[in-house]
Amino acid sequence: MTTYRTRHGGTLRADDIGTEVQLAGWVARRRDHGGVAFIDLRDASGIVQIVVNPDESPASPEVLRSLRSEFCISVTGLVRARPEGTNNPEMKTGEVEVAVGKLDVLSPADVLPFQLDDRFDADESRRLKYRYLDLRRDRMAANLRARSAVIKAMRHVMEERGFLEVETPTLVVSTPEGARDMLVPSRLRPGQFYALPQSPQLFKQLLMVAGVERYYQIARCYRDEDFRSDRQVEFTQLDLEGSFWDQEGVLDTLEAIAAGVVREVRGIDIPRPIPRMTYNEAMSRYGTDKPDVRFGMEIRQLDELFAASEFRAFADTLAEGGTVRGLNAGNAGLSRAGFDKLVDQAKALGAKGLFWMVVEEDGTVRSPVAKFLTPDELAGLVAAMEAQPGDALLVVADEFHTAVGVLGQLRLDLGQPERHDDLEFLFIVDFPVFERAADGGLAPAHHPFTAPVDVEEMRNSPETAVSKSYDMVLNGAELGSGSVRIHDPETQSQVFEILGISREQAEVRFGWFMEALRYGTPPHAGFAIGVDRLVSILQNEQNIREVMPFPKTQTGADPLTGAPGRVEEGQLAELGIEVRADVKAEWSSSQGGVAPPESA
RNA sequence: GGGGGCGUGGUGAAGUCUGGAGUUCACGCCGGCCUGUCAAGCCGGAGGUCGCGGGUUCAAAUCCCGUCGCUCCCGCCA
Repeated sequence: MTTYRTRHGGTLRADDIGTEVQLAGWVARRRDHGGVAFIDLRDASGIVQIVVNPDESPASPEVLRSLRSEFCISVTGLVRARPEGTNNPEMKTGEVEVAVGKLDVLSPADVLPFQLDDRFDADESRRLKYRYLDLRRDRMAANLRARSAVIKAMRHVMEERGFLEVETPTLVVSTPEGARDMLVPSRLRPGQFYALPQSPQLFKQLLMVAGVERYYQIARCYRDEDFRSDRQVEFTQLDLEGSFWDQEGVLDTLEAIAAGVVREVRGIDIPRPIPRMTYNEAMSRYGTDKPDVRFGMEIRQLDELFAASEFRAFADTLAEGGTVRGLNAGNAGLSRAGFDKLVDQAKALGAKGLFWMVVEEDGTVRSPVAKFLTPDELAGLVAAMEAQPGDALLVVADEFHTAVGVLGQLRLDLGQPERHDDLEFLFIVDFPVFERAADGGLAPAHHPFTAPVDVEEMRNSPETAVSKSYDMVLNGAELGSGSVRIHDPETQSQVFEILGISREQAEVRFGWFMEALRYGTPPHAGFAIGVDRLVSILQNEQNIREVMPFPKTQTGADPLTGAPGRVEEGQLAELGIEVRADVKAEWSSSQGGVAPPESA
């Protein structure tokens, strides 16, 4: 057996002085003084300085001179204290160095396509094309380690609480609900398709029927929708489900997970219990169901203040059942043009308009609409908004969801901290069962297997009925959601009915699942946490690609491997699939993926 | 499907608004000097058809049109 090393260089400390060690790693930096030369040797544990001194080292000057960035080398030498005054307190290994006796090049490296330097980023598609180099950078290596630490902490809590890790299939049946499915053609059944799972939802519920009682899985999920900085087609969730517990049981477990993960990655304890807020309260105070509570700037309700107002914009809105809401943007230092921009933005977000006011030093209010409001109304507004001189007030009169939604967005634009080490976990509870879809019909707020708090309420007033569902929010990002599930077939049928899915349709799509519910299904509930989002927030990364080892670009491509690519005609024929002529025509003019090599 | 931003030696940027010689800065690369540096330093050098195509112009990195790629956002994400 070949021994490449006896120690990891990054772990060497003053205690190790006097030991002979063998190290292996990469040349992170070389400082050649003509005589003595220093090499920063990097391995997975960190960096240690090695010294090549011609007076004491048999290492060949030719070998030394040939060394370039990122050569993979092995060295043998003595750990010793650095000479007086040359310690480097910036480095964990800064008190020691390794005096090289023997130095071997295990593997040379070409000149790099970009510099592995955390001070600035290369173009991202270049980084992705050479991801194996990008991942050598401290920042990326730290992200990989953090990701591993997060999953380790999750597993620890799950195992401690008696959860059983079960793998569910990744080739499943397509259900035309929710997001687009990623499809996989079947060779044995030409013309038919598997789907990659959007989540293990129905399988984990079947595991409850199967008597597993406590299930978890680090599950890869797929949703074929457009990319965002926090969304990839392929992503990872901690998926969990349990029987004979309720919302409290789930939230208690989630809190333990959050605490365990933060402890493992950040080394700190989060405040417990994690605060809770109802969906309605979140919408009213922050205009979103995933509020960032690291800062205030809450939305205020001004209906009573303007109940008798003669200002048409307010009076008409209130008469139509709308609402007047205000936001104190603080001393934003906005110019007239700046306010005009906010007005345009509010309109783009769907509001009929946006009224702005600035509180002057003497307490009076400067605003294009000040003349339409009475002195009492203006004074009341300043009081209600707790405004100080210099503060900018933004007011929207509109239908509830529009009013709070627009102000909620402006709140984020004007107040959101850019980088912030604080971690503000929050549970949002009491989501509605349904919400209005774009087409005017009702859609499940979570998914159609979520239990309503009250079946009668759901039937009588589906628009306002509350469900037993909950989200976990961290710093304004939705980390995941879950619910108590429906465990009796009758309630499940009623939900489908309200959603406009007939018994026949439900039977075709979910009959296999509905049937399972008829065999003594225990009450059960669960959750799924987005691992990528959690890690990116913990690591202060703005984009989940930074915490995924091999992510795709926004157009779904992998610059490294060339995926997605075309396949040979023969492969398609076996699958009973043909690429349309108009699509083939596009191949010559643009992307069209990587073509397969010509087969003989 | 829609809106915004970006594309300049190997890398990152400035130059583009207001057209006038491929100009500049930092890093890297190559060569030389240098025995205590740690983003080593000093000296010298090479390297770019300004993403691609078309147009306007005496003249285009710069203005116009198209196209490709990357990115952020809206839609979408049960």
